[in-house]
Amino acid sequence: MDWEQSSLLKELTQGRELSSLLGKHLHPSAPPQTRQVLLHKILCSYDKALSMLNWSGFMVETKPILGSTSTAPFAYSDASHKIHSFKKRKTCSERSEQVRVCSLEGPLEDGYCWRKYGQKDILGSNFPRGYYRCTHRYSQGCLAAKQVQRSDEDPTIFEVKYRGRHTCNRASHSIATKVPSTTESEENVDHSREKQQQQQLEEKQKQSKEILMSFETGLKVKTEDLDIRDDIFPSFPFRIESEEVGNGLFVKSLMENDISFVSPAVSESNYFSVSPFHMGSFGLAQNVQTSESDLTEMISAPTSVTNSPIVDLDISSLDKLEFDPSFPFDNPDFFT
DNA sequence: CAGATTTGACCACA
DNA sequence: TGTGGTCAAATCTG
Repeated sequence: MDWEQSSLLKELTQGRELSSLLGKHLHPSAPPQTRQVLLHKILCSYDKALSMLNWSGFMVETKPILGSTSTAPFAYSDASHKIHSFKKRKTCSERSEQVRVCSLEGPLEDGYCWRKYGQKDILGSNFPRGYYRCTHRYSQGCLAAKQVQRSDEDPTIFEVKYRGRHTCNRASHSIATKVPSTTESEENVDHSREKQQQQQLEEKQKQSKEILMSFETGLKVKTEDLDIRDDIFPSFPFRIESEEVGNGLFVKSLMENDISFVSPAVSESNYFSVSPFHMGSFGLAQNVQTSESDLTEMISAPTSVTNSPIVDLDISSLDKLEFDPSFPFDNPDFFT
């Protein structure tokens, strides 16, 4: 099991356990703070898990460019190549991926750290093309790179061409998330600190909500070919499929099940999460168009990659609570 | 001050 | 020779 998969499993398991704990705390005599903490932690866990599933930031569609002749492939395939073949352009066609991402805020973060190494005015294009490579190209030998160019037709659309696999450990460049201790005893919990965390939590939830609102109004996704390859999301173990619902619209199947969608925000240092009860309107707000009837995948950034506004809480005080496997997860009122 | 970005130059390919 | 991809010094930024 790779790193992402184990992390995903961990978050989902934790979310389920916490949900069960919350179920126990729904009793009127239970302290409301505990319920809030539990609820938040549940949401955090699912946000993290889903963010691992939704990697690319916004709902982006990829367009495989196999043997493309419209754009030159990247110049070299590894760091040592330049020693022997400086600035050489490869002639053989290599697979690349193209996504068209629409954002009013500029190119989107996709969960990886990119470093811009060049920009070029392209003949016939109104906007220059930016060249990015993985920040960890030399530190970890990650060969992933991408080209970003604003669309002439619709300047709000960024055409992103990916190339190469990410071999870097994305967790290595994230701010370390505090792993809640599960062995700390309840007696050691500082209640004033708990209260402070509660305030911080509320503030950050509010911020996330505000970001979400702006996101919902500003996002538009244009879809072409719907086929994401492992080149872009090499270790993503699942495939989330969409289905056509008419008018050329694709709607993510999992939306029907109140699956939340986690997306990196427009800045590098933040992303926000969409809670399950936001998902319905969020999904419907998507202007998802497609010219092909292929399957859609939606990937977003893993939680551990970016500086999440989600607060990591200490659940040590919850350890003694029982786990109730029969807790009604599917109750919509549960999250409200 | 380290890391990221900008930008002109260099290079290979068509 | 024009174009696109990359390098690397200069500059910017936190």
